[in-house]
Amino acid sequence: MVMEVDVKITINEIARRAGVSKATVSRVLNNSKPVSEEIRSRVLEVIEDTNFKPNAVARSLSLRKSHLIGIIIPDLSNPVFSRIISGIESQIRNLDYSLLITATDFDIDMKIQHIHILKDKGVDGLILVTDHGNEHFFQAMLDFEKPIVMIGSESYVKTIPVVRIDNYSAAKEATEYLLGLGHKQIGMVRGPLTDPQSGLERFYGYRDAMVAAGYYDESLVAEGWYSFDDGYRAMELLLSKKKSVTAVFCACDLMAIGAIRYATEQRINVPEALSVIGFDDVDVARMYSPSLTTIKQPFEESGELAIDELIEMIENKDRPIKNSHHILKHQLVVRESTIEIKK
Amino acid sequence: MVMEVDVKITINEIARRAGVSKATVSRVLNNSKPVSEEIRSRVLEVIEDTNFKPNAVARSLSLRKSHLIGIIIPDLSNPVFSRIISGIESQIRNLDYSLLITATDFDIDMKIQHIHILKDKGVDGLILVTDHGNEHFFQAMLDFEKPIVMIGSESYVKTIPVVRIDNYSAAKEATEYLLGLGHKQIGMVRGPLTDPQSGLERFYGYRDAMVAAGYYDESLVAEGWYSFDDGYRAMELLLSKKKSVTAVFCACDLMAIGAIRYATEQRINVPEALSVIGFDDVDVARMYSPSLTTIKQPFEESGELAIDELIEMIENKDRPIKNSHHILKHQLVVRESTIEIKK
DNA sequence: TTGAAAGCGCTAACAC
DNA sequence: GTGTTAGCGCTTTCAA
Repeated sequence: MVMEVDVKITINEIARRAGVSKATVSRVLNNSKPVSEEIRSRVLEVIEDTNFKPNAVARSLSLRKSHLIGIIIPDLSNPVFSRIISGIESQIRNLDYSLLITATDFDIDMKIQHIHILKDKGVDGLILVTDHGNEHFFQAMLDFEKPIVMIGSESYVKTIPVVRIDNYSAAKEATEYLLGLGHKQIGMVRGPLTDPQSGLERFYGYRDAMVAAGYYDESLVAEGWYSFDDGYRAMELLLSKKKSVTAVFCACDLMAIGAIRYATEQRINVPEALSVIGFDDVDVARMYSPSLTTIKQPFEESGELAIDELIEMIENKDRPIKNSHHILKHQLVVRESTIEIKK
Repeated sequence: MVMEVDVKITINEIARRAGVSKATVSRVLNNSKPVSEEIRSRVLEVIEDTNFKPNAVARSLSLRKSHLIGIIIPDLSNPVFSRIISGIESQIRNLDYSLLITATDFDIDMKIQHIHILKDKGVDGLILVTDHGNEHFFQAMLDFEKPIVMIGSESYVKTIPVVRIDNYSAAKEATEYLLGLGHKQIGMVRGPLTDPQSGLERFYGYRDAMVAAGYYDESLVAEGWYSFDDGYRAMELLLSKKKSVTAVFCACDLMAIGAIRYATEQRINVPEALSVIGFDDVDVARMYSPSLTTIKQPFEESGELAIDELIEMIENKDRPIKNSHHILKHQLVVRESTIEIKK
């Protein structure tokens, strides 16, 4: 162990100690060009001794590539989103990229601002997990000028790949399942219709199934935000409008649990007197009493797929744009909260 | 709107268009030195026109400061952790720093590896959310050479600030609350004792309260990982050892819910026949039926505090090290899952 | 006040 | 195969 005092270890220092040029060091570092075995091992030895790690910032500047991926997400503490991130993160570990994550609290101006910030930070690509956008938002996406992938929602920019599920079919399926159990008075607790996927599409799926069965009735529908409290309130409203509902389809699991809570407090037992079906299959769905019948979304998988797609775009810039639109499979998971209607 | 085709906008280009040197542009950008009003406004105008944003990577290289903060966390999709991150994120938005987040799946080698990776990426500081470490882990922390703050757990490196709650007192308080309700046969579903805070300290708090009351008995204790399933299994074990328990303190809310689930399946009603108290106060605690009495942890607040501390360390390097150890306040939240013992 | 120039640590084109 | 050198885009002495 030689005493080497405090010289900052850079590629220059390695070059000096190994008695070669820094270009050569760079070559062995990146395997970018052939280097004679003798020199290579000499350089590697010095690198080993000094525990040298190339400075990623300098490398970024030189390559104009940061190996950073930006993620913009509405809310980090919501499992629906954190599980997507978790999927992205676990997938990216092997790929030598890192994640720059920002949250927007569903504020559209914040989204726009974050796109700019992340661009300035030099991220190589962006994953947007978002509900809806406006003109400025799409302009910001255009201005970003590097690869973007969206999760969960459409983009009006047609060249941007999207990863999502078929919310319409999933909602229809959920409703049809309830119809199949003999329910006719099936209510829905829907999300805001300004939200194209989780709000609108899920409602349309429900509505069309109900219309087809001949049971659709506007007073069977209540609306709220995707939360326990709003599910509770919506159920209250629903029951005040239609005392006779025997089943409810909710736009997300938290709403479903809120709905169950309200019903239970009114001595309406789930599932005996009321069947409830949720959407998402977050952890609570399985843990709740009664456990929740729901539509399972592949959150982690969508994160993984999105990051794969994004890295592909980043590393093969020349590759023709595939305009890929990935529709992932959802799945109806039947548990305790739904039951055949009593005659 | 002049047609300016595709010249890359850099500080050089701004300088050229404004007819000044890039040093001057840099000065107006950073307010680092006086610039005559006339030139300043001329430069600002060009910047405005071109929508120029300085390249953060180049700036990092020059300043040897990345304005990036690394976060290492066990699991992104666990609300206990994602809420901490959420607190960090919301606090950092105003501060012109960005977050580089990595997850470790509770794997200690992964933690060490990520410390290195984040160091290479040039982050200015690190927040570690972790349970326990080993020698190599602490060595990696030392090698990091830049500010670190830990959340939730002690560090054996005494100069590293810690933000956490007093798990011992909180657990004791929870147990004493049950004692106060008249319970004597109080079980505990604890976490692994290898985990110093959530495992060991919470158990000690429980044990000491029970010993002081004269009711401690080893067969009242079962152990598991912090999950619904393990809570379920631990409750099963506990009841098989001690059929007479009337209350259980669990090391986290998920375990508590698992325990309730098992009890309910055995026709042991909560809270009538069994009082259950959790720990954390994650969202489920409030939403569950029965809603869960629990110890509320200030997750968001601990994230905010940690990031404030870290930024302070980063920006005032000279400042003497305060060896700050922040113990945040927990709070017992009484809900439906606990009740006075029936005589 | 302002500008010229060196330097942050690395990559890559070019020459040998 | 290897070295020389010119950047990458910015900040900051140092002179003027």
